[in-house]
Amino acid sequence: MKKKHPWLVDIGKNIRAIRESKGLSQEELAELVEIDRTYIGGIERGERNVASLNLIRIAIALNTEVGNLFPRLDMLPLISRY
Amino acid sequence: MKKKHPWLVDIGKNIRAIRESKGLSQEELAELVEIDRTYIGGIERGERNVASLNLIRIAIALNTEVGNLFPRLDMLPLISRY
DNA sequence: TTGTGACTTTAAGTCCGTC
DNA sequence: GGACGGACTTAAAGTCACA
Repeated sequence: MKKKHPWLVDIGKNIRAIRESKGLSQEELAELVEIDRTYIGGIERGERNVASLNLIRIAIALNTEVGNLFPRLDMLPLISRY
Repeated sequence: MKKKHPWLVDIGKNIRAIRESKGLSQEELAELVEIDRTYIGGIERGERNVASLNLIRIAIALNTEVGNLFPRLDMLPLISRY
């Protein structure tokens, strides 16, 4: 099991929640976004530090604003800086 | 001059606009975020495909939601998929 | 104060598989 | 349907000298 940054875990939870709300499997999302299915899994588990372009593509596939994939500023533990 | 993806250019513009609205130089932002000045420059010029953690750190430094750094879904030319 | 090219190191992202 | 691992290729992270 890989190391997980709390912020990435948040992002992963958000993506998973939205994906499931759309009734999509990881594999189906992977196909929409044209990203490897194991990578989608890794993102949702908070193990991957996804780059902007892929985040945007995921947001498009999920038909949601990119901002919805991120935790709100108030929710971030500012003490744990990176 | 490096190749620039339109979406990254949008992100760069947003970051630059917010940074300047705060009266910060690239160097000052770089120090806040603890990222190299030239890397910040590259992001603002749309030459870097920044990953989530750095985006969040930049958003924190600029005291703005991460979503504000991204273009809105409606603004994305959906035809040019990646 | 910022842009840019060249560069090394690290991690993103793919593809195979098993449980 | 999803978690997870290994091995791999590509791209991002990160730094520097100089314009």
